[in-house]
Amino acid sequence: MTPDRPMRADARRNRVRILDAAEAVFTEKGAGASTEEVARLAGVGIGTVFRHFPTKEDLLRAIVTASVQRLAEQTQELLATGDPEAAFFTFFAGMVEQAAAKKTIVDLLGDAAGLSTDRPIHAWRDAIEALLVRAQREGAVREDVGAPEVLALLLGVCRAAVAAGWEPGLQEGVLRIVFDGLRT
Amino acid sequence: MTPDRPMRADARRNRVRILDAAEAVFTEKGAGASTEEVARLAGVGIGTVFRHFPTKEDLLRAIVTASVQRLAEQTQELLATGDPEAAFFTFFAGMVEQAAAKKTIVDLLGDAAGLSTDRPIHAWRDAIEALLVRAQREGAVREDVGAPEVLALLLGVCRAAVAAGWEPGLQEGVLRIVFDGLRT
Amino acid sequence: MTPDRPMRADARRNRVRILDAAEAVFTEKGAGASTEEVARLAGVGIGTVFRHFPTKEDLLRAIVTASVQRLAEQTQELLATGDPEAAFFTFFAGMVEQAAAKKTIVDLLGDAAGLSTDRPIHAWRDAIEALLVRAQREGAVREDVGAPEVLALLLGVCRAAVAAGWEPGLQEGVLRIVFDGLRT
Amino acid sequence: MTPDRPMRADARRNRVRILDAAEAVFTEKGAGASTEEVARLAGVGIGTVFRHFPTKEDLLRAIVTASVQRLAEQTQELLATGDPEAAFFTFFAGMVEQAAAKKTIVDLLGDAAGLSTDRPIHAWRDAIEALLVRAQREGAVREDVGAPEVLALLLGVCRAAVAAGWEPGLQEGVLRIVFDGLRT
DNA sequence: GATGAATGAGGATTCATTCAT
DNA sequence: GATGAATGAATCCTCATTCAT
Repeated sequence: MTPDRPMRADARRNRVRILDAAEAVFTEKGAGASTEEVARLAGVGIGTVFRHFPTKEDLLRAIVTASVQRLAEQTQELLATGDPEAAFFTFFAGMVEQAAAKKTIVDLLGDAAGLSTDRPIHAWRDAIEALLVRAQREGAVREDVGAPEVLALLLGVCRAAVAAGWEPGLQEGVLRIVFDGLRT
Repeated sequence: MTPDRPMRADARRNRVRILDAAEAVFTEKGAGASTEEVARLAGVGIGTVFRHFPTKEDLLRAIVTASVQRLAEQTQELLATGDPEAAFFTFFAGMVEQAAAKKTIVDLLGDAAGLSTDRPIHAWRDAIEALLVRAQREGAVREDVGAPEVLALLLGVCRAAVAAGWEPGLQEGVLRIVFDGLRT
Repeated sequence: MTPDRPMRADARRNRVRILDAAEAVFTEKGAGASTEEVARLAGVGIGTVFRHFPTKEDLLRAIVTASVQRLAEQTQELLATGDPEAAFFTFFAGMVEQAAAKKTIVDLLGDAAGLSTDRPIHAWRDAIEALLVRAQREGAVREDVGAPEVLALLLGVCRAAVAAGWEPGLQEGVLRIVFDGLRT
Repeated sequence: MTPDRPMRADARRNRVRILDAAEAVFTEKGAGASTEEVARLAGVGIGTVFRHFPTKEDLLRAIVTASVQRLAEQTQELLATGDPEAAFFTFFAGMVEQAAAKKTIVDLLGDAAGLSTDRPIHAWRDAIEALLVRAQREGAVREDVGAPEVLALLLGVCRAAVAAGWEPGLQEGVLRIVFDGLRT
């Protein structure tokens, strides 16, 4: 038995290609899209997809995890920024901005974000919390708000943005309300 | 030639049973649940379901429409209420309260609400707008907010509530923020 | 038990309407068309159709029989004609002419004509035979040809005409060949 | 990316088995027979049938194409024969001979032959035309006949043969007539 | 490890036929 | 007799998953 040999180079390459393809396919056609189509776009056999992700659900989870990882990184970068207030609100608006393009991710994220103890989700929530606390210390956000509220509000607005294909101006209007509610 | 006779008693009974079953099934298992299961729960043959709703999509649309109709009625009742401010915010909170139980409805609603020109959706939007205007006249809601913003916010928060199975207290926290944002 | 009471007036009227509708529907859409559509076109309930024709197959048989009856009558009329040669070849060409419009009938006829001992089929075959014999006596058709050959040839050419949607001139060309083959 | 590798051995084997089964089933029970029965007879899963022929119509088309291909080959072989007259009439009689066994093929052929620009149909028509021209040059077939007339006549007689389950001697009688019509 | 052929359960939909109204 | 609602077997087709090559 060869325990945990590091993945072969081509295998690692395939894994990435599959993940990219899956994100593209599921993002465009929803979670109902077929695994076969992912394989086709990735340029691998269907068998290879299932070797890497034994279940469709695993694959779905994996792209969410990857997405969250990127989100966590972006969010952490904002922490290095000088202006805590701008950082916090920019983060929120930026997320909503991206949301429209990523229906499926947002949907799945909603399912996962509440409970999941996955590593990347945690990292992301921590980053959000840090952003929030910093802004609160500055007096830019009211004190009686916690990370869960922010996350809930964020996902809510993202989902709404995703669903409706908002007419111009609507997004700004909604954010104005939410931001005023968040301010002191 | 048979002139538009009113629907036979048993047919009307079945129609209702199917609608009820469909709401139960799709609400619990999502829109992907099988039509056959709806038939089983309704206690009718699969053919009967398709006689009443020639397409699964028709069935889905029908339960959304029915839901919206109920919502519109509830909302209109609030218009008869004395206190415009309470009416508006009660409405909003009440919707979110109910949302958690109705995942699928909220999802489908999101798809429909933006564009649809269906009668019941319209009625509902009108009622919401009336509620809003009344509250604004009272000075309870800021002037630069329109029905679209309210609807978007409402659906967003509902969807978030639906997805996460919110821990206790979270819902209140989120609503406090949104409501403060909406106030003058 | 009331044996064979004559059919009620409305029942007889319905029977005819159903038969007409069935011919129209099956002729246009093929034998695969649904019985329900026949009922709709006839302006009666589906139950009424099945009361008159307990099986779809019965209905199909009935319209074939009716068609053949009309054919037999037409053919017999030609027998009253003065010119035996013209009568025979006119009959043949006329059948082929009509064929294109009646795909389904021709198809079903083909299945039935060979074996069936149904009354109307018999009548029709007898008329054809009479037409043939008369033409032979005149010396217009060769002697070594019998009714079965004529019928087979007739149905064959009809079916070919039905299937192909013949380009202009083709029908004449084919008939010229067949007729020359039939002549002395 | 997988470059057009030749079909795997087992896949090719199955494809043939499916085609054979389909020809058997559809020939016996008509085009309305179920795809599932084809799968059963072929000894493969229903999924395999649909993998090879994504649509029932594709499967039907495939067996027609295969049939026509065989016909084209047979017809071309006759072209290598010494005696043009015998070749032409043998071809015609042979086709009719085979027809009886292949109801469905002949039916579908009729639908296709007129218009289709499929490769194999074309090849077949060319071969027929060559046969015809050769026989005409010889003086064995009248000059005012073209390939379309021959094809129409051929399919017509085949269809008639198919439908009726001809009694002995009838086929010869019909062919005698047609052949005399075709001769100079 | 990679491949893609095979599998078969599952799902939407149709339609002949029955039977309560 | 007429009606049309109910029925459910049958059909086509999809897709996650397995496994021989």
